[in-house]
Amino acid sequence: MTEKGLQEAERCELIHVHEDIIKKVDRTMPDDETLYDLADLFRIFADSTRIKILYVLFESEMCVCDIAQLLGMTQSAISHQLRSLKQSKLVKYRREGKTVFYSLADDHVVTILAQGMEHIEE
Amino acid sequence: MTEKGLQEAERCELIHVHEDIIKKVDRTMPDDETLYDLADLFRIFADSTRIKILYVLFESEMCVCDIAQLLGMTQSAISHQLRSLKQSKLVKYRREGKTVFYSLADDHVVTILAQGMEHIEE
DNA sequence: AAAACATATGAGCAATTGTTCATATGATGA
DNA sequence: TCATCATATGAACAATTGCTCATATGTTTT
Repeated sequence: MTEKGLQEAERCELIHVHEDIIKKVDRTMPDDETLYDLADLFRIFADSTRIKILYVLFESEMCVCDIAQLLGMTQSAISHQLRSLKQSKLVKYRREGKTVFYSLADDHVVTILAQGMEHIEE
Repeated sequence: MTEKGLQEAERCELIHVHEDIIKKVDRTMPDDETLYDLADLFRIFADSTRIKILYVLFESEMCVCDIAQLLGMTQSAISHQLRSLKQSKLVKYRREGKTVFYSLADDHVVTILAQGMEHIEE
C-alpha cells in the first residue's frame, strides 16, 4: 500500500533523531522573522563591493567620492551599496556641507569579517 | 573647462582622505580572489533555509530526511542546500548504509551566526 | 537666483539564486 | 536480480540583485 498523504511531507522509514533532540531543536531554533533578518544581514556581506567598502572604512571614515575613487567604481554604484549598508546599520554617516562621511557602525562588522576570513583561510 | 577624461573615474574636487590612509588601505585590503571567496562564504549564510539547517545541526548530526521533516521541506530542497554547505566546508558528512549523516564542520559556523545574531538584536 | 559640486535614487537589464519536478545514483534486503 | 529506500542532481522558472544611466535632492558659492 504505502499510500502517501499528499499534503504531508515525505517521511523516512525510520526517524533517526531522538525525541529529545527534536524538542531541543524546537526550543533553540529562533523564530522565522529573526531567521529572515539574520539571512538579510549576511546577504549584505555576500558581495565583494560591499566588503571592500567595509574594509576601506576599517581605516578611516570616508566620503562617498573618496570610496568610489579608491575602489575604482562609480559614485552611483557606491552610493547604492552604502544605502544597503546603512539600512543594515553596518555603517553610519555624518554630513559636513556637501560631503557625507561614512564610518563603521559597530564592532560586529570587524568580528564577522574576521571570522569569515579565518574560515576561508583554512 | 573641467573637461572630464572619459576613461578615468569621476573625481571629487578635493580628496578628503590623507595620503597615508590610502596607502594603509592598499596594504590592508585583501586581494580580489580572497574577497570573492569571502563574499561566497557569506552568501551561504544569506538564506534562511541554510541557516535553519545549521541551527538544527547545532544539536546533533542528522540525516537528510530527518532535516527535511524537521524543517517541513522536501528532501530535494534540503539536499541541494546541503550541497552548498558541503562545498563551503561548513558541514561534513559520513555515510552509514543508505543514510548520510551531516554535521557541522567547524566552530566558525557557530561564531559567525552568533555575531550576526548579536548585531540584529541590538 | 543660478551654477557647481556631492550625494541619492528610480528604472531597466543581465546575471544569479532557491525551489520544484523528474530522474539518476547508491545501498540494502528479498 | 529486482524492488525499495535514501540521497543527489539536472533542467526550468520565478524572484532577487548589482550595476549603469539619467535625473533628482541638497549644499555651498558667486
